[in-house]
Amino acid sequence: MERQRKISKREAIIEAAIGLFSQKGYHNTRMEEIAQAAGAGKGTIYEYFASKTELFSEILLTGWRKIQEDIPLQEPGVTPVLEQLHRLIHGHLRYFQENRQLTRVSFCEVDTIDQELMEWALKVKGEKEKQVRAMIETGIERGELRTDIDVDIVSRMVCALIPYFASHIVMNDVEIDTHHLAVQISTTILEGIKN
Amino acid sequence: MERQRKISKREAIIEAAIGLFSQKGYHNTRMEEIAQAAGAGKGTIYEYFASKTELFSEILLTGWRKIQEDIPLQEPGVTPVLEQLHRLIHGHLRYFQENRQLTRVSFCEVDTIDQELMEWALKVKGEKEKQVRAMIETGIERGELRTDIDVDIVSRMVCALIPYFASHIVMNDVEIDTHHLAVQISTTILEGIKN
Amino acid sequence: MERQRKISKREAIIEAAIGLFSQKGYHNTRMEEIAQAAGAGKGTIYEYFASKTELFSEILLTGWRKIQEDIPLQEPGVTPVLEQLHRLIHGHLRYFQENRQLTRVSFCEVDTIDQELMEWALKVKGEKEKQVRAMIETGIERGELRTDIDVDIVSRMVCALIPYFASHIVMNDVEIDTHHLAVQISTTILEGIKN
Amino acid sequence: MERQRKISKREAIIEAAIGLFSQKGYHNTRMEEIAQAAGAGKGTIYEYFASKTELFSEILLTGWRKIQEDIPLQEPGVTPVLEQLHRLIHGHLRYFQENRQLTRVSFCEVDTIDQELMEWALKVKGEKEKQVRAMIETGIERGELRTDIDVDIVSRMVCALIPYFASHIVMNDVEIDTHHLAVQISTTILEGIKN
DNA sequence: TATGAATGAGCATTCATTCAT
DNA sequence: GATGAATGAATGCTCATTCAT
Repeated sequence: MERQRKISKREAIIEAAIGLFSQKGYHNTRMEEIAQAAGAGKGTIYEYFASKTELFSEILLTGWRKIQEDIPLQEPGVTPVLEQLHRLIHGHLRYFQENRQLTRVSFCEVDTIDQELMEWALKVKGEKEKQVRAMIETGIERGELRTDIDVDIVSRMVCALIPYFASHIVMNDVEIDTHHLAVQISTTILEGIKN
Repeated sequence: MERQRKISKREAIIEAAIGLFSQKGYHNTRMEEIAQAAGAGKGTIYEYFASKTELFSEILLTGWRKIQEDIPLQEPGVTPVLEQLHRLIHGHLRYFQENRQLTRVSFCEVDTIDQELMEWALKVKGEKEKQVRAMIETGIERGELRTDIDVDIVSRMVCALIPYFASHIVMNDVEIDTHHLAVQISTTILEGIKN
Repeated sequence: MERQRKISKREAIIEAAIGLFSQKGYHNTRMEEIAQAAGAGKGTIYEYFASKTELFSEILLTGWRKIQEDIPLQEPGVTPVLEQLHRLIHGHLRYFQENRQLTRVSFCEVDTIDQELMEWALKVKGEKEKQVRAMIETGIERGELRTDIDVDIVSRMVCALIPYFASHIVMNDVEIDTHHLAVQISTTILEGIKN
Repeated sequence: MERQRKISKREAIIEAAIGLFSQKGYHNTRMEEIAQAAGAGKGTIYEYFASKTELFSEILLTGWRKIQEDIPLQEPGVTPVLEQLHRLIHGHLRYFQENRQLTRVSFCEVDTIDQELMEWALKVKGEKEKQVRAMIETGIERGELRTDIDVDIVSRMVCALIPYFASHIVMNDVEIDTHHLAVQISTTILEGIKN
């Protein structure tokens, strides 16, 4: 067997699950379908995952970890806020565009599968917001941003835009210039649109 | 029997369904529970709704119609864009806050219940975006907004913010000053945050 | 209201029930359909019939009574057996052809609706057989028929032919010359087919 | 475990279904009862049969196939018609008597379960009639039978007698000498009953 | 007498999960 | 580890029947 072909059963199952969950949703995907798509037996899934819910959670967690790895935090000391904001937005959009299926899975249903999962999702969202808030606050401290803005609201605004545009990309299955989009968004927030 | 107490069975079922769907999600709510909560028999639901899916659709459609009625379009001729933007955002946020459960139902799961429903939701979203874009374009024509902005992206930005903050309100079950929030959001977009 | 138009509700229900039972079978016909077809309310049926089963029984009983009335017994003294046999067969076939729907209802499902009904049907069948047996026996006594025949089996043979051809008529919805058919059948039994 | 005892789950389900359908009829038999009687879980039935209807169809088809195998066609060249007729009738009666339950299932309800099934039953009946007609025609050609008989009607008469007597056997649950009965029937048809 | 809104027992079917091989 | 036959709890939906009007 060649290197590339050698995928662990576990990997295969996760891949299959992402594909099917993304396409048909959690509740419309049967464990048997996942097993088939993964070229495994139905029982094999349970060798690696305790339940359907856990398989789903595992996928979300993995996805989230990959985001953390792929989008490195800026060293806040040097980079100007505009640049930081741009990188944050661009990093996320690119990641989501490159992981369409996983993104689709993550954006839907998280709330309805499991109470625990929902709380976890809220926590993740909260952390992102904290990260952005820190960025904004630094900007204010360094005099790059106005002092009269509502930090809380502005941070959330930034956080609102990323999933919305990401959702647009993956749901309508379009391919866009994420760099350009990120520039437009960050500039607009910074500069406003008033004449 | 008093006037107010006299609720049609159909109303009662819808109310019960909204409450349960909102609390436990579509898939975790059994028809029997809805019937019980509505003080009706299981079969009675099927007197009014052909299926669980249709009951869900009916709820979403009703909610959407109410939004259309509650948030009147501005007469674009007179009102300045800042004011229009504020009214749009405020109207939605207030509606969502006042219809928490319905909102919660509408924001989750729409995508996973039914293909048809999903397409309908995308259409509704598209219409909202069109409405906002028209508003922005008018602002540019009237010289209230800069001419170098990307109308498409800016409109979407506005559309992104409303559900995000609405979602925050209903998911965390907090009570906020929607007027203040709307002012902050619209001002920020208009003015930017750059010093 | 004209005479002919004035049909009692009860009649209307029975007519509707015969039509639907005949077309779709007992189990596939809903009480509501019958009510609609009869131009009555669902509850009205229960004014006249205690249950679906009883409505069905009533129909069968009525049909059976009509057969008894329509096909008068022969005065055994005079008529030759060939003639008697012919009249019996012809009478039944004509009746069944003229009451296609009722016949269709009677021939199917009687067995599966109700234990009681099934036993009743067996009794009716037994009576017919007895009647035919008496006819055959008279024929033997009068020297019209051979003495070495098995009266029991021959009677049953006659009884077998009537419903089979009747069933053919109503199931395939064809119109046939019942007189000719009856002649053929009775002659064949009498004469045999051997060269 | 002994050989004989080792019955596949599928066999067990079919056996159980035949027994129950035969006893209580299709509509009065619940899938759960079949499962219990087969010593299987409710879901197991669906491993082998897509639906209740299909389980029923499968049973009928199997029964029909077994008849075809058990009652070999005569080589028309040699055997005299009387013998052929006798063998045909006897073969069927014996088969039906030996498969009482299956016969009971086959004779009732076929018409009311399913449109498709009903058409199939009509087709099967038609084929039998064709087979008998060929037999009669051969008899005429060979000079064994009279030339003035109505082939069509005579064939149908033969076909009418088999299920009638079979039905008598299985419905009243009696044990008879099928050989004797077949002799009587075929002789009667051949010879007639006239003195 | 006539009605039809309301009911709930009853049932076919699904699918996550188990476990013997 | 890997498998898939077997399972049965869970649930959407039907429809005969009731009863207040």
